[in-house]
Amino acid sequence: MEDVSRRADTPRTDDFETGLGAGDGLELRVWLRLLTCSTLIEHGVRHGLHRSFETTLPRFDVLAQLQRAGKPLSMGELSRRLMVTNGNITGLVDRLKSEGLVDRRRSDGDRRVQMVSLEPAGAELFERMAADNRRWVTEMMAGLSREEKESLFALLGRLKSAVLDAGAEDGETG
Amino acid sequence: MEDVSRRADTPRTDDFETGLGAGDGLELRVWLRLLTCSTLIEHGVRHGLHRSFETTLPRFDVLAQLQRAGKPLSMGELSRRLMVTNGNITGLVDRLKSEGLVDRRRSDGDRRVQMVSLEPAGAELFERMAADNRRWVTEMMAGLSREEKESLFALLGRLKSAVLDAGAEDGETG
DNA sequence: GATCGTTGTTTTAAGCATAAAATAACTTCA
DNA sequence: TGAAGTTATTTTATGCTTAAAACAACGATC
Repeated sequence: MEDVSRRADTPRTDDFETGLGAGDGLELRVWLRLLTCSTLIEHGVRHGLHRSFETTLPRFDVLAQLQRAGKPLSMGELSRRLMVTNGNITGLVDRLKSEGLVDRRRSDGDRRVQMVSLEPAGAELFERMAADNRRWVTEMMAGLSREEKESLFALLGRLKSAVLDAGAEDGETG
Repeated sequence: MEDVSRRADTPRTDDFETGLGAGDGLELRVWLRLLTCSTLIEHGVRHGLHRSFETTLPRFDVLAQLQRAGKPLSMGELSRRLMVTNGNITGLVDRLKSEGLVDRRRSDGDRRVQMVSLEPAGAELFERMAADNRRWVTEMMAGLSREEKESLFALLGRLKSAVLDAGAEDGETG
């Protein structure tokens, strides 16, 4: 009854390098492969969160940010850290608050600001989710050697810097 | 008037490695950095598609798959290639059809199947979008050397295989 | 040639996400 | 002090996404 192979709606994760052929630009090929990897891992994590905790990745991400910060964060700070638009955070925090996992209150100093903090129930739930999450991700990367993972980590750091630098040029002329 | 720095809703893209500290597992750190890179590039592409073509990334992806395939694809085939659920494709193709970019018709052989094909307008639009897309991605990766990009491409290939292998074990016991 | 299991697609309900406009509170500065 | 500009958040409209259930057509087997 829980047989995954029978669920017609689960997207198949075959070896499609979607969108273009071998003659295309190296950058595009890197990007598509990066996206494929990201999507595959994200599916794994989302699946696990759904099955084991009846929750979603965005909710988990909010709790993770609050736990990592170790202090209350404003709505805007959450939106920056999660790299999603502002309006998005409103609904997300609404739902988490209604589940008793976070609290939200106006800042004393600046009455525009809403500070979001982890409730004990949220912190406890997060610890359990984080442990499973780590296990899932570790299993998905089990086929890579330590050296490969370290190289990948370093190269992704380079890529991140490159993209941020490129964006700084034309975008934020500040 | 088009000043990006003034638009309050654009998510900031600062250097957050969201979610955990240096003492954490290497796999988790790889995953978070991978997700950051993927999100950053995706934002760039989505922004460009929105500004230059008033369209979205999922629509672009559908056209890309059809163009690459060089032949009509069924709804299910599209959902597998885009790695999204089946129901998703229905609305996406609805919208593309209403814009005159694709056509959809029942397969002759199997009356359950809907075949989606590129209309001339869709093919023409796609060519223009693809050219810009390549330029954006290339610019975002301009800070990386050819060797770095090639290494990254190779390591991402290894990662993809690893994740697919790991998924094949517990998931599809077929 | 009816029934059973399978496969392809759509529908449903809920949630996530964006961009843009609207609110509201803050700051500055004349 | 009060008008102008900035910043933080919410609202609005629309679109994307999922999981699960529903529907419809196929294939095989008896």
